[in-house]
Amino acid sequence: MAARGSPTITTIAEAAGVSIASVSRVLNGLPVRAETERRVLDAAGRLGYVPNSVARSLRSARTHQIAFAVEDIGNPVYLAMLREIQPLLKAAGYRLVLHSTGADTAEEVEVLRGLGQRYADGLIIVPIRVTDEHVAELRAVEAPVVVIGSLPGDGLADNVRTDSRRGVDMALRHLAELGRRRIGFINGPADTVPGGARSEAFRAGTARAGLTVEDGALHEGRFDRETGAEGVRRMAEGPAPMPDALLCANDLIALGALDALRARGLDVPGDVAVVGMDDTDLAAVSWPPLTSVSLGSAERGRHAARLLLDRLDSGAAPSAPRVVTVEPRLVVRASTGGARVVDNGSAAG
Amino acid sequence: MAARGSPTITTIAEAAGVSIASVSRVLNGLPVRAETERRVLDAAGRLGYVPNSVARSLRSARTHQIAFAVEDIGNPVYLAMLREIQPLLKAAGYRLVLHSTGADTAEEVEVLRGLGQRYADGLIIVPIRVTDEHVAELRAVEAPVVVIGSLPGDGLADNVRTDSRRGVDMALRHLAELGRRRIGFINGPADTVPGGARSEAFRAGTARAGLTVEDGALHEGRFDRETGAEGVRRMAEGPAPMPDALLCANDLIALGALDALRARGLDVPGDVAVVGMDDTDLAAVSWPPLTSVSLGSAERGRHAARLLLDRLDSGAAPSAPRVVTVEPRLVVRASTGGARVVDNGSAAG
DNA sequence: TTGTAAGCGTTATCAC
DNA sequence: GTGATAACGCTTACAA
Repeated sequence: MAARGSPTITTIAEAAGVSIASVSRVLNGLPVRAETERRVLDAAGRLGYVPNSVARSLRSARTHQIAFAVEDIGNPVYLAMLREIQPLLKAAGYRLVLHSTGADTAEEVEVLRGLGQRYADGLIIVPIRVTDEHVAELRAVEAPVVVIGSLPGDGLADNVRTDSRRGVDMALRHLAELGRRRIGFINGPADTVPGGARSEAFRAGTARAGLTVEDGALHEGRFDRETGAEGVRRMAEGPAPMPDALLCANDLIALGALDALRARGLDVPGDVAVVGMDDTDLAAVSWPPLTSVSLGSAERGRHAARLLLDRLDSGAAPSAPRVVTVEPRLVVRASTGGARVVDNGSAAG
Repeated sequence: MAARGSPTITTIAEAAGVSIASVSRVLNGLPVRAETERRVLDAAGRLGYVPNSVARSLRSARTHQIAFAVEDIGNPVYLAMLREIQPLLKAAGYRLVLHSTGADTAEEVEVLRGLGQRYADGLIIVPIRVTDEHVAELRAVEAPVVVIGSLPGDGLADNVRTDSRRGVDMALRHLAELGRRRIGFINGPADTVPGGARSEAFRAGTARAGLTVEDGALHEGRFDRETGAEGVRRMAEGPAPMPDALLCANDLIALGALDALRARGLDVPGDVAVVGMDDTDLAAVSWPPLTSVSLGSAERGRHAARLLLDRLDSGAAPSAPRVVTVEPRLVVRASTGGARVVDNGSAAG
């Protein structure tokens, strides 16, 4: 009869009539006598031995797990990152531990702190806000961390960012070229990292391009569809004339705006041109297909995974934190009536 | 100066001038003298002690991790499940380890086998196929497993399923009621669990409803958009008349079909009514909005998480495997021109 | 080549 | 109430 519970190297050793050290050697491909190897493999096979990864981890101080933390895995942007990250980690022999923290900043900090429990060898995190607490934890944490999104100051951690200001500029330039002059902006929370950057870029970019922004043409909410619909309602019902173009801080907001515009009988892009951001899968599916500023989510995910794996492999050589920047691209679709498919910003002014 | 590496209970014990047993007691809320508690907490706080979860796991044989395995986390159906499962696990104190196995059946079996390494306390898996190997592993595995999707025979594992045959029937009945008679069907791989069930249900359902299925009105591919577009192309270019209604085995296929129909100048639902399956977020976003058979993905995820947590909590009382069945619902949108929003099948025949 | 034994960081069982 | 100590399953000196 098999012993209670799963077999361990001790069980195998007894069954094979050798010591646990020999079992371990065979299992790890170290040199042993052929006869020993045969007996161990035989016993292991017969008893269905599987090494215990927890014990291995305790010994080696390596869990072969990497954590990935985002605000909401339902958001297509984060999903796009995950889809790139997951296969890269798997190929490198790591499992992926997924954290979906929710809007609460404290939970993000908690994830950072939780790394101290050593359940993972490293972390890729996309913080929605970066508070002093984030910074403090980032300094304290021992395991390698890659942050996706802008980080204050340098040298805090490996960092993958995108130039969302430039992305906003590309969108505004595109709209201006189409002859649009009265631009509206629907944003997510301005006190978040992406919300703040987009808000600031919108202000600067419209001024620079000589575009008009009416008082009522700014709306701030969350990064979801309801906010897009609500923003359009407010603008349509306000005293100012309806904008002839709408920049939305992400694709979800833009989809909500499209719905609300359709509900009011406004034509897109005839009456109002609409631009989203992130260029998620939804942009191609929506009607009309959505012009969107790609911030390279997939690419950022890929870079993040590479940076982290690199650090884990390179024998903890503690080199200086690295920063990778991904260029935004404008993907033009029917919601602005444009014909070009891609503007990578390299065309002459 | 702090010692090298993170502090352990040994470090704390030395700093506090007590034994490691006392440190452990304080940390676990066991009765100790007030003075001892103070000294330990003080030292722990000062040195930034964080318990090592790996060591804890080795001792307790509990990892507080649960694995979730699907074919492709990019598929909105699996994402919908994940979005329900993740918060439930988190609330119960478990981390989520995500596996995206890809189309390869062997990888699914590998995940099952990998559980033997004890890196997780349980597993929720959505197999795309169920081979003899799956069955064998399911029998052998010691940790609790919940399978989402139909399972051959009973008692193999806790199981959450849906009656996709009934779902197909509801869609066919809907189309028949709308006066459609020539029905086309675009399926994913028929040798998969969902593909097989849908194929069989389509055959039976059309016969029962007296609907016509032309030879060229069946297309089999993958569960993706390209397959939907390809299916429409084939049907349009074949000798048989174009179907006046199309059942697609999932929403992605349906979206591809919509694209291809539009490209050929065919009106939906005027010329061809289209029904998808899974009722993912995409169905509401597409144009026209897509009528779809909801198979309760979110609900299935929730049930699966509950079943598993239940088993983990109930002190390993090895009760008989349980089966939960989720009822399909037809969600009618513009792609079939219908007006009803939901048909839960309870209406009189 | 092989076995003995120490140690990874905990928890829990003993005596005291 | 507290401290020494064994044990969880594994890898790896060190001896033989």
